[in-house]
Amino acid sequence: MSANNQPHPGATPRPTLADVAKRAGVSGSTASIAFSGDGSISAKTRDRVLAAAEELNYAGPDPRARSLRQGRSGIVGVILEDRVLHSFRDPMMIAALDGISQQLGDSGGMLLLTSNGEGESTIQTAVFDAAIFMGCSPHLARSIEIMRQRNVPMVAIEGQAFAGVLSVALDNREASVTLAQVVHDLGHRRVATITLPLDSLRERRPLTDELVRSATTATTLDRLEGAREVYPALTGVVAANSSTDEGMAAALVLLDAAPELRPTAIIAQSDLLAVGAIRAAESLGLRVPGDLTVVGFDGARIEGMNDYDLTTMVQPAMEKGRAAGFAVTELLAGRSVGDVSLTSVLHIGNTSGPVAQ
Amino acid sequence: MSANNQPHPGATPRPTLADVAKRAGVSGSTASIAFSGDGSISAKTRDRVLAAAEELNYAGPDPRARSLRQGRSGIVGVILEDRVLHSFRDPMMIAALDGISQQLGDSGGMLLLTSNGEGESTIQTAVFDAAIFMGCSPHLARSIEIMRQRNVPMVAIEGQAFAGVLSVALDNREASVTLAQVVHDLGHRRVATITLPLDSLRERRPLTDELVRSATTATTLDRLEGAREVYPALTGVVAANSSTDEGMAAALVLLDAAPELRPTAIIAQSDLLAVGAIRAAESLGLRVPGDLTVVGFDGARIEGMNDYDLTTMVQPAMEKGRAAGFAVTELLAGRSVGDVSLTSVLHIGNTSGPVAQ
DNA sequence: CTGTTAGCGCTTTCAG
DNA sequence: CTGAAAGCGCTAACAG
Repeated sequence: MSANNQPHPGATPRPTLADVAKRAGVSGSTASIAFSGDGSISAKTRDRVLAAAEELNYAGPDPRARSLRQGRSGIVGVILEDRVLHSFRDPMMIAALDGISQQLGDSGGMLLLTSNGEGESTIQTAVFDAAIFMGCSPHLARSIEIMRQRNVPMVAIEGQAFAGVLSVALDNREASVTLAQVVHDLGHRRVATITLPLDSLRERRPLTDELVRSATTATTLDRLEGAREVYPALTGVVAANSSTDEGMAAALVLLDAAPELRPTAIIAQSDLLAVGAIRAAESLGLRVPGDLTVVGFDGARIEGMNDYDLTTMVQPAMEKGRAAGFAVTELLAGRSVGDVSLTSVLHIGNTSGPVAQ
Repeated sequence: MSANNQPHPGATPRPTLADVAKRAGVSGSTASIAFSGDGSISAKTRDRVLAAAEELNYAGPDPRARSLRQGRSGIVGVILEDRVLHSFRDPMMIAALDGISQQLGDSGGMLLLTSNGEGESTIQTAVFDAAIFMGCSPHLARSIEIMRQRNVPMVAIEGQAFAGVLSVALDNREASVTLAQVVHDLGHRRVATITLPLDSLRERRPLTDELVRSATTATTLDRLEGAREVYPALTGVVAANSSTDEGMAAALVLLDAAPELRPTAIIAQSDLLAVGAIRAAESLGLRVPGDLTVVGFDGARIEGMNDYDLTTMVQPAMEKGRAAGFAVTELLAGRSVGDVSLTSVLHIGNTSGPVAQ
């Protein structure tokens, strides 16, 4: 017999449904129905069962046993590729998580799992019925393979396309073309970009072709490719993360040049980075948009922008989460769902203007 | 026999460990050891088992079955009293969540559960081994009772004291006394406060004794009581949530008075609220701290404060999470842990100054 | 409306 | 080092 089947050592043995049934003088199945409510039962019998439960201090059916028996746990795994803190500092990520949680409602919880992309991860041993990847990279191929074998429905938000993983995508490429075109139409020709990280290394570096070739983050690449459709030779700096501090540091590098060589516009891949770039410009005595045009991406409403209204592409971040949550629910119900593609909207603010003569 | 024990309808039947064992020509227990690694097994046998698994496309032991058998799932439930979005917008909450996740490491995931405080919640049916409450109110009494019956270790971060729930507390009261004393020492006598919500209603209202009596949020009360130790008659506005928008709206109400009646200082219960109050002052043409002293609470580093450096109590937010994560780990290991009490540190910035003559 | 029966898939003694 | 047996606690047929 098992010596210790308690959640932690030192616990006293808990009564089981069978104990309750015995005490109430009914069968196990009847007792089960008294708790679950599906199946018919007379009010009197149910009350008797519940009373017996009360007397024994029975806490209700054990979720673990129930989940084995039913084959479902009600848990949706949400796989983040980064430390929780970084993910949580990204407003788009938060909005998406909220969207997921709205859609799942009270019918289940979100199990947050992080993946460092290395070795055996909890992803392979954790209890959940479906998975949502947020910005997943090729590192996860092994985990995805395992979930596929387990028939766990998977949805990826803005990730690499994987076979068998439903995709909730954003028009990163097209939106970036639109935005770059706006900059181009304003006459800017010396333009630089600040991109999101290209891989899991997370350090600030000049943007090189080599880095691009070894990149693992789809969103970054898509946005870059879009901008390069308008500015084929576009170069700049890869940020270590999406924050104003990084944006500022990166922009300081880009703006450290003689006026006639300095970029007249910066295309930042996120609004946080863009705000940092504006700060950098201010600190150098440059005016936005007079001396420097700055555009972002996301449509995050950032505190403390004062009179700046960022020119950016507004992405439906919460909608991404809702779509993923909905898809997962449908897949779990055995219904089929198609890939989702979401569209960003151009917002012209006051941080972009014609190139100075 | 059970008709459908798949995570979702339409799934094909998965091989089980027993199938793998049979194919490898070993017993179930041996196959189990091949995967779990505990127990001794010859390399040759293990390879044979793994090969058989490969051939059958076996994904590894089913987490649900394993969790029933072992009595543990590796999941820690994190119970938020609010919508995920609201929780995630609170920088202190995010820091605490990150602290938890750091401490848990890869050994398990965080299952985020929200409670509206009503009826049967997922909390009672979800699979997890231990629970961490973040800012829990009396609403959760029933769920707590059930977890107690299940012998689920519980830790509350800044919540009401519940029997059997380990407490990770902050010195909200004492810290508030300190801060109020600073304001008092600067000579301020007409002082108002902007508090965090007092209950789950979440609407902006004047602070009344009646509201205080029916309050359910411990943190808010503690901070208020601390301030009232210095300003016994302190009154003001209850914010609907902790955000700069709310802080601004609340402050506009407080500052809408003739100069000789208007408060000369505002004690905000969070930094976000304080920043909002500063914005309100600016919008009314009042200078901070010349015309109005504003103090906050938290030590959140808020973007866009420009030259303001908020006078506040800096709380160890990430540490709260780490302490809770550590406690939970210890409790699950059967070791005993005591309550934790954390201390905030006064930070004098430039938003507080002597009362105008 | 209630009881009987048969496992869910796994791990863990305990013998060999 | 390996195998046999015994459940973890519950729920879903199915029969009465």
